[in-house]
Amino acid sequence: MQELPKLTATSYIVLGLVELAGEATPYEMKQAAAASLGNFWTLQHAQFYTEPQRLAAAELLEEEREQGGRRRRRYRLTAAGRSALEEWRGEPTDDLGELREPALLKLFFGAPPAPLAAAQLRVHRAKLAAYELRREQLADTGGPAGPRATLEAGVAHEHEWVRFWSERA
Amino acid sequence: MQELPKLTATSYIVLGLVELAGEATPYEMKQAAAASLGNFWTLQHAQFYTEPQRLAAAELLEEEREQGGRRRRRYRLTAAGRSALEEWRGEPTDDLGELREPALLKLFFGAPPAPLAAAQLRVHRAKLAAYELRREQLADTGGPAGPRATLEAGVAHEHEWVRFWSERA
DNA sequence: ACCGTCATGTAATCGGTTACATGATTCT
DNA sequence: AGAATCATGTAACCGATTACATGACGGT
Repeated sequence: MQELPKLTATSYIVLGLVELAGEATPYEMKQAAAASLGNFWTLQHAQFYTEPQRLAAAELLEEEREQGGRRRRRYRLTAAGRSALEEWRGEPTDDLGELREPALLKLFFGAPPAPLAAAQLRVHRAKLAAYELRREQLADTGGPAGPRATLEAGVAHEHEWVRFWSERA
Repeated sequence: MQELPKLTATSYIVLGLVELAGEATPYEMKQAAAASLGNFWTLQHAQFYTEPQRLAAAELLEEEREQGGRRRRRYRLTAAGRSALEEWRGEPTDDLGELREPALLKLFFGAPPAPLAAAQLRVHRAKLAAYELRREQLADTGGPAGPRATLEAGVAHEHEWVRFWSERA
């Protein structure tokens, strides 16, 4: 096995997406991510090109390059890649994320609440609506449990934001 | 006025902290941040050394260096710095943050929910307790409104996490 | 055949993280 | 006086964002 250059969240996102798809090009990863993962954790599109290369160098992915045409790079999990992913997934974490809301930062430093609240209510209401629509579409049983659970988290927190900013409007 | 090298959230945090304190050394900024800002947006300590230098180069802060002893650098807002901060603060944002919870990422990719929930419940309950303690201390009227409001947001979202993970334990 | 948009990729820059290093202070 | 911890700072590395650039395809 090769050197393991510390795996980041980005690494596991790529590994996870490749596992879901069986095999994927960077562009396909980007498309897949946009759907549901993108609701709570987004990556720059360039990272779907650079990160798989790092993972391939570490032999967690294998890369196959198309001959002719676009010469796309297509990635697949190696055995080492699969077990790295499984190990990560099996190990619970007590890491806490951070809120890191730009609007909250402004509020903290004394921005007038009302105009902020107006802007934030607009976008959070829109996002909440989109989530709820999506939840209906999944109709409570569609698809794997993971994405459905994260969608629930998204709905709950958006509700919370709407409540929070409503009180300040 | 100098070139403005695009200001980031980090920049405004530094500017905001300096404004609150009147003047501050990097170390003092770090201390001040830990208190309440740190609950939803943390910086690496080295950034309190590098970021002020960038801001000083852009003439948004002025730097004064102690003679003798530790030769601390002490920063103060310039007029340009103050107005940059005020402009940022006055402009509402419709940016949305992301959840970016590591635990949510694992859940998304199919981690078994129960052990994750156990670990997350522990830490989120602890954080919630700390927030509520702090809220009592502030006793509803202490200090400026901004930090109090963000504390409310923190409490609400921690409640939400506790609920979320409780359902999966 | 042309134009616009989607698809695909690389290169340069820059902010952030990690690692290192030394000076003060306090405690025993 | 020595050890431990807190305070203070710099340097190197690396991941992430931004900018740039071109290829393919669908429609008119």
